[in-house]
Amino acid sequence: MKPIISQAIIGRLALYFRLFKSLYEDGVQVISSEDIGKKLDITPVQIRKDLAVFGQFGMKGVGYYTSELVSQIGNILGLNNRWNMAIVGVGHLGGALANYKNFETNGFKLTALFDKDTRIIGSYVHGIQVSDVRNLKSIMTNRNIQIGIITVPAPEAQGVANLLVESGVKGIWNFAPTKINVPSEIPLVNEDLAMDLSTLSYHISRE
Amino acid sequence: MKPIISQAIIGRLALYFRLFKSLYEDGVQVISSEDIGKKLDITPVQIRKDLAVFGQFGMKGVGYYTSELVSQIGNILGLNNRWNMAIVGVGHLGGALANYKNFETNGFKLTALFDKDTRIIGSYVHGIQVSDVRNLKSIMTNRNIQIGIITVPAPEAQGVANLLVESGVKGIWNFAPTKINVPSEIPLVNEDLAMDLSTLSYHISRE
DNA sequence: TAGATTGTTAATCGATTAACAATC
DNA sequence: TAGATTGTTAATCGATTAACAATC
Repeated sequence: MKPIISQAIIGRLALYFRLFKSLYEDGVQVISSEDIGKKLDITPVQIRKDLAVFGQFGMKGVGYYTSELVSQIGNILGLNNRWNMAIVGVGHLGGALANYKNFETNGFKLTALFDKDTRIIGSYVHGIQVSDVRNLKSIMTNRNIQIGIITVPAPEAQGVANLLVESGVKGIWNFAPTKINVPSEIPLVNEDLAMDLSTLSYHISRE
Repeated sequence: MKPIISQAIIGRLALYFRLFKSLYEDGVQVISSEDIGKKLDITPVQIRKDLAVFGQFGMKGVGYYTSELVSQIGNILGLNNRWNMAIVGVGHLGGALANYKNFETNGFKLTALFDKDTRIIGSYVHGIQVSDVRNLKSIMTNRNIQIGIITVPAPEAQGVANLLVESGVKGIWNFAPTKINVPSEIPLVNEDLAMDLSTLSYHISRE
């Protein structure tokens, strides 16, 4: 019996993990669902239910041990692995992500950068040399890269996705503002900044 | 009777709008919910239901006129307004967003940049001079800025949010990986890249 | 033991889907 | 008119919340 875990739960699990890790690092050893809820604006029942999906991590009458949570939830989210990532499209956004320190702290290691612009190829960003996208497949394999990040313009996104899939990528993080199709066994997470900004615009207009 | 529109509907509405706009610009005059669905991977019923929440935009037996949709949905989302935006925190991510062209095409105009680092203050990014965050309130008012974008490190995010609220900001787009509290009448959209990357990690680990 | 807090079963709520009448 | 497609009411599905037993 393998229950299908909703996207909503997984998103919250990532929030829990970040909190647990910071609590653990601050020396907090135990925390109740009540207190987690206060910090994250999530109801305690929701938190207990979410955590109970994956096991019995708590102690009745006591709460949750942060050390236990960090290791267990970290395992569930795969954050105790080390993932190698490549960014395809070293424009402003790609370049920014390349320099974004936060990823490294969670086991995500940027290992390659690709572009098709000969003016960019060969230059260094965040200590990594930009490669020609035509060499993507061999480099992805050689460097054992599991995650591909798409930061090319929308019209080129599907082509890049196809290339990544051919290279055996394990997962894709897409920043291009367009729908891309990949085989169902390849996880795909879309980061649609324009869409999110539009929802903000909607709410402001309603005030 | 003012129905509460779910976040899910608004997000899809933004996706519809982007499609309708591009169809309209390509000279497509009419489209059915069936065809919209194929392009966006959303069921036709869902699309009709979403659109019907805001009015009767379609023609039975015919479909939807793209020109009608662009103007109507654009109005609903507030994308026919012009919004002035400010970025607080001109690090890698803030700098990248400052250079991100996509926003400008939808009426979002970057009008100010703020930082607290004296080495950055005074420099130009995307043609805009970086101001001292201490002058935030007066500049926000003078330049009539409605949207504040937070791209400072997590520990500073709440302070920046408070500053923005005091300055009379109409909406906040938060990229700091932390929960921030603002008065309920100020719309807040969170962009949590680390969380989304964790969900990708989860799915890859499961394969 | 009494108090606190988890984990789970049942109830509710909200969102999606199915069915179909309306009508271009 | 017949075919196509919308808009809406009813049914289903899934996620959240409430209630409470279990137990540290």
